[in-house]
Amino acid sequence: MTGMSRKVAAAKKAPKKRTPKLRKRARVVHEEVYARLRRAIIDGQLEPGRSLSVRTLGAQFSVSAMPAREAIRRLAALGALEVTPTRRITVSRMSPSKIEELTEARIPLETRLAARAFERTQDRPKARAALIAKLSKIDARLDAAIEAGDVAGYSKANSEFHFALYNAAEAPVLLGVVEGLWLQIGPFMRVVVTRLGTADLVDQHKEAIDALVEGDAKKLESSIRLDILEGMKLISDASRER
Amino acid sequence: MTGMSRKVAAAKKAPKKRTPKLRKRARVVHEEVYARLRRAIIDGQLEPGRSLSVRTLGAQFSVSAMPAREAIRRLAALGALEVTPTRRITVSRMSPSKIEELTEARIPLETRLAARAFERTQDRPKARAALIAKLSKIDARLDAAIEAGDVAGYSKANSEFHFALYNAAEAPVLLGVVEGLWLQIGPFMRVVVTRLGTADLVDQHKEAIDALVEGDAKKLESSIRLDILEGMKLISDASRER
DNA sequence: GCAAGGAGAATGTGATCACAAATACAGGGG
DNA sequence: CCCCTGTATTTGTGATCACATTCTCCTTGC
Repeated sequence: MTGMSRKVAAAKKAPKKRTPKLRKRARVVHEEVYARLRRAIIDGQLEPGRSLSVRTLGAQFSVSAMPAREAIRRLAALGALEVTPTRRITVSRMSPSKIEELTEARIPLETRLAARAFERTQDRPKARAALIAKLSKIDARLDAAIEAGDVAGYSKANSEFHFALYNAAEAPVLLGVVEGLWLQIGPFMRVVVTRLGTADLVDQHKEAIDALVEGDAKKLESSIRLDILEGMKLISDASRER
Repeated sequence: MTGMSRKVAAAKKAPKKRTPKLRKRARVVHEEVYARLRRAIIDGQLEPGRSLSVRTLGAQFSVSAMPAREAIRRLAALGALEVTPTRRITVSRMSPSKIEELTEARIPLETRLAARAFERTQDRPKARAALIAKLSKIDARLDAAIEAGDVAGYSKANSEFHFALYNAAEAPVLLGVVEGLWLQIGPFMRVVVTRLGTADLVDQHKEAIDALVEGDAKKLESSIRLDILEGMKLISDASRER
């Protein structure tokens, strides 16, 4: 990223076109930083325990420490980042009990989101078909990543698959809670996949797609449940044998 | 609050007693602001839709805008505060769909916390007794608040009851998620109770205490489930008949 | 060799300023 | 009475500085 400075942009001194219809929303720097950092965490690009600093993070985005502070504060509030007793900021570490709790939270919440996505598209064949198409497309990328041993690609496609499904649930509150859970899990998926490679990964998503095609709500829920259980078990095993 | 300024405190120029054992953790101003604002929201002291500003909030705590910014950012990340498209900050408003989603999230999460609290104290009679005693004490305050028509006292005792139980679950991750949900609900409990008064409130907590005394895990879970359902129904009714 | 200590760098935090955008409010025209 | 308009105020945001604390290393003493 090169130069997000407001002053520089303002210095162009354009005739100030109003474009009152086109203005979606002025992009705010600290949201940009937040979005990128968040994506990096969910995709597992930051290893657990790594330390961050507001100045360093800001420098990476060519901005001052302020936007970095706000982004870090938000992620810390969501449990993705941890503040040590001495106020240093690190990517959260995992523990067996945390794995257990996250699993207990994910199962009811994510199966519910899956069920809602099912219900929402039940009497709308076009929406259902569009969802299936989108999921299939992502699943293809997921297979390709497993085949190629592409760790980063796998993590990314995996999260995209789940959230493509959950987005169809049209439940922003539930979605927000689940995103918070994924923010806490992200760094460990990376550790797991990096350690095990993609060879041993089983693709649980085909059954979910089948369930949508067949119109089988129970099958959809159980496939999601199984996917969560297996994924969390991988994390548990990987952190146990450390 | 009078004067949390660091400079003022530092200007005293005390001989800097180390007290290396006693130093728990230096209280940080923005955490103090966060804790108070959060408490105010959970207890329902802020009505939905009310707008906040960093400068005003800071002034209320006799600090600069910075700690207020950070506290607001944290609460906004948790969904307790809302950022309008024009970046103004307000206490989140409720909607029927939000009520539905929050109920769907609360039921599995909070019954799970209750079940864990039960399990954790199952083979520890002293801990079980201590929990029962604490809950009974809070419940007495809750009854008194209902009797006296004390709206604020009711809200406070109600949240204290639930979290006293959930704290016994020793599940910090689940607890954090549930606290996030309560932060989104708080402002509406206040609206409900203010509108209906405390007369119509039914105390569902006695059955939960009984279940703990009797060692009946199923009864405990179902009493919590019922309490959530009734509470959320109140919110739903109150916001419908607006 | 290794623990203790101290100098220097790095870090979180709070305060303050500048700026653009949004809001509130006044007055005037229909 | 309502709507518009221009002005003044408020507000979020980003940058920068100061300060105390913490961290990092490297030296020193035993």
